[in-house]
Amino acid sequence: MFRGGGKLGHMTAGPGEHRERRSGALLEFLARRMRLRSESVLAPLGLRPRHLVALTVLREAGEMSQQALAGSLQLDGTNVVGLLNDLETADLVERRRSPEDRRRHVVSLTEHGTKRLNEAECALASAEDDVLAALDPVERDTLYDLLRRASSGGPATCTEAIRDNPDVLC
Amino acid sequence: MFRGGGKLGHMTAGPGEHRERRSGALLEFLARRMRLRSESVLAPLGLRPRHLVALTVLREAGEMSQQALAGSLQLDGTNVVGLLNDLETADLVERRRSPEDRRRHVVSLTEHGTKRLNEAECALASAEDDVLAALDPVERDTLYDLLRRASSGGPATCTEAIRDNPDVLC
DNA sequence: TATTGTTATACTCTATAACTATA
DNA sequence: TATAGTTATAGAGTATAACAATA
Repeated sequence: MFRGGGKLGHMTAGPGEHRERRSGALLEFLARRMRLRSESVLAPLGLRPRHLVALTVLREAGEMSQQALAGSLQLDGTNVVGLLNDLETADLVERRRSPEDRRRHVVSLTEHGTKRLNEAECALASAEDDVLAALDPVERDTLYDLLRRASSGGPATCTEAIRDNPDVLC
Repeated sequence: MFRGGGKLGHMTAGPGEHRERRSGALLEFLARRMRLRSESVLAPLGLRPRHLVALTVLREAGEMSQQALAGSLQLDGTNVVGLLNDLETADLVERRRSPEDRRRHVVSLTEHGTKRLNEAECALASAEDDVLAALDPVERDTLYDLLRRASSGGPATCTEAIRDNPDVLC
């Protein structure tokens, strides 16, 4: 599938051929493949792909409130509850009341969670090798860096912007 | 979120810091953001993100059977039926019986579908700008190329491999 | 008998609404 | 009154099973 476009040269579109270079569909396409592959690999560890996403966010961004986590994951707060219940039961994550505002729960990775996340990532190597088979190691590294940088900033700001000004198209 | 790792330099992991560079979680993370942004933009066009993925696959790989499409999308064949019903009703896609094997439906993009796909991709520009805000144009182009190349090959071969040899871990 | 596509149905994921406690 | 988190519940997404047509 998706033939053509070999190597990284930027294809010059033909005269009438209005070549769009939108990554959206490709992103979803690959993410789905990755998720399906990951599920079977992660199952023995008692984890699901979404757990790994949450753990990854917590490792990268550090501890945060459930609401902030929901914002980052672009997930409804109600679903975060169940997600964290799973992770807390497995002692991968810790919820503690914020001293400043006792309504809040501050969520953080436990030491065990950090270790487990690393193990899971190792286990996922084969799934990733499979999905990214067409890329060589250097390209995979480049992809990782791009994805990581694109993940910076996050929609937290965007979510806040909407709350302050609902007219904003976000 | 996801601080650090500025620019494309390959971070050298610290001594005890076993830095994994797995793209799986990031891929899902960004794909979800992209999907949520895309939904609102696509709604006026009567399309959903998954429709765009299917149309994109059909454009890149050309016409194929429903089964092949299901394999490429890593979607159950039953769901492809509904997906194609939507697209066919909107005259974006065409189903015709294969002359060689009358059990098969050959699915292909209509001219209208090709045009509509291009329009949709234009409409998605703002959503993509939003999600990939942290990347400059050159980096976005690189990302597009990497995603596109990674999408090559596809799991069609993999699916066939399973059918021929169920023991294969795919 | 096996395969392509379809329909009917059950299961999982995700979001909306009502509730508790803090502020 | 408003906000953080929780619970209960309904809607959408996805897969499994039985069926029709063709090979």
